[in-house]
Amino acid sequence: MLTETIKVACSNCNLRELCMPMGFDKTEMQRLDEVVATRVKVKQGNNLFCHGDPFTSLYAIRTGFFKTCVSTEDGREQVTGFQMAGEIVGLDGIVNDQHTCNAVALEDADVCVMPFANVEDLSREFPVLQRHVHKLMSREIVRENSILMLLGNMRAEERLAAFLLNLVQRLHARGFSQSEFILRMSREEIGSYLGMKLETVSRTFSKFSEEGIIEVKQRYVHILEPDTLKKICNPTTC
Amino acid sequence: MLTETIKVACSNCNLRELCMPMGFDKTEMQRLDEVVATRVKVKQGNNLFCHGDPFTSLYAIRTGFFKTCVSTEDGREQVTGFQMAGEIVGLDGIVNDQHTCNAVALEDADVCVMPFANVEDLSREFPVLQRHVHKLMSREIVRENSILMLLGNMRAEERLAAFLLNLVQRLHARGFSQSEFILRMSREEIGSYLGMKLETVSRTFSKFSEEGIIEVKQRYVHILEPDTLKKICNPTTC
DNA sequence: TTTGAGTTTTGATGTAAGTCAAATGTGTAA
DNA sequence: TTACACATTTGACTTACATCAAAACTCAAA
Repeated sequence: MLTETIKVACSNCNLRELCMPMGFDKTEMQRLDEVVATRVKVKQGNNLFCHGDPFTSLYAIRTGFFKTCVSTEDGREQVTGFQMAGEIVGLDGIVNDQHTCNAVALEDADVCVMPFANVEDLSREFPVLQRHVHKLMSREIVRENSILMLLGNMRAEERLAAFLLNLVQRLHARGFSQSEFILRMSREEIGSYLGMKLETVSRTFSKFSEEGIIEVKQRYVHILEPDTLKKICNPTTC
Repeated sequence: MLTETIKVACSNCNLRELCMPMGFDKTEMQRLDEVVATRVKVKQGNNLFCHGDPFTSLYAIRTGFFKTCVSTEDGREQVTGFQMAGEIVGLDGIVNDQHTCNAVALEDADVCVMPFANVEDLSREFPVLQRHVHKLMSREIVRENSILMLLGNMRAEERLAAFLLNLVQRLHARGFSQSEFILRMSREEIGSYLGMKLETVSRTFSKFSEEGIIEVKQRYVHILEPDTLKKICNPTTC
């Protein structure tokens, strides 16, 4: 994990509106630049942090793609999320001053390190930042609620449809296509996230493909009928 | 939902150490009493808040027992948590200024209403409170991570064993027996939380009972062999 | 104390997804 | 280019849990 000096301040960063609260003037924005202490590069396959590491900072992803996962003593792994540019990881560490999950780079990544002490200090000074941090954490709680619904109540096809729609929606918000993308994770990682085996993920992809809903070739995915995917998620609504 | 004037301030409340940060002197503690605006009583079966309600406050449970649940458009319900005295509900509402789940009283309850504006104002003034709020939210994220593991990777027996151990541990922390208790929720609600059907919950209870691990009679549960339950959760560790 | 609605238990049967296994495809290092 | 490790797909078979159904239990209202 390489540390480098800051080249791009938050105030100049094109991901600003994803990571940071809006509505500051120029001088306030420059104060907020202090929240980021350093930037680090994480190579594909390496950990940004691991279960048990002391918690010091939150991390804003500038480029790259991560998974977070927890595991049991007997080695079973559960992917708890996939994070992309503009998203924040590390919130799990606050409660016990150590991380309870691993954050693994699924492609070479570039991450802004925000020492949590800085976050808290600046939050007291800027109510808008304080509110922003609270929303960030609340968003994660709500996201996990919806994954609980997925795992507790939905069938394999519904899970995968919801997953694909969520992914493409987030990519689209970052300026990418709303129909085509390259998966950054394996079938096994998707399966872990969605509570199903990799074979079932693969079969469900094939089924969607046979039905003409999507086109899949390994990790390339093209969504041909987004509305059909939405119907699969919400059987009655549509 | 009846509102009443405050009778017990946080500074005098015996749940203080569950809800509130510690280490304040008397005058600081009295300032912190301001965080609670009112108290409300919620009758069994009634909602403290519902999906879609505008978010104004967090709620600290003084007495009683709640479930929180989300639901799909086609009526499937997922219980996302059970909350007891000293625990906080409402964090889901922060991100979009409205609640995304229902909080339902499973027995008559008494709740402290903490307008979120008060929480934020006092957090800026008292770093210890600020840190406390952050930990609260982080704890919820970590809790949900462990439920994801439960739903994604564990079998019915493991889920129920983990559930019972968690429940008894929290009750014990509140001064109740570490072996006997009365369930406040139905088999169906347990099943919804654990991603299984009520019949499977009932069968698993019966199995544990036949094996002499627990004694069950309807909602009464007596844990006879806590270590066996722990083994069921962590197949290799024990 | 009877009635009836709701909850829990238990049994018989069905099925979605898991498991095991083999074939195919892909990327990389020699 | 070949060789090898790894990811993905597909098929055949198994299983844990769901579903359907009925009986037993609990509690509150009449």
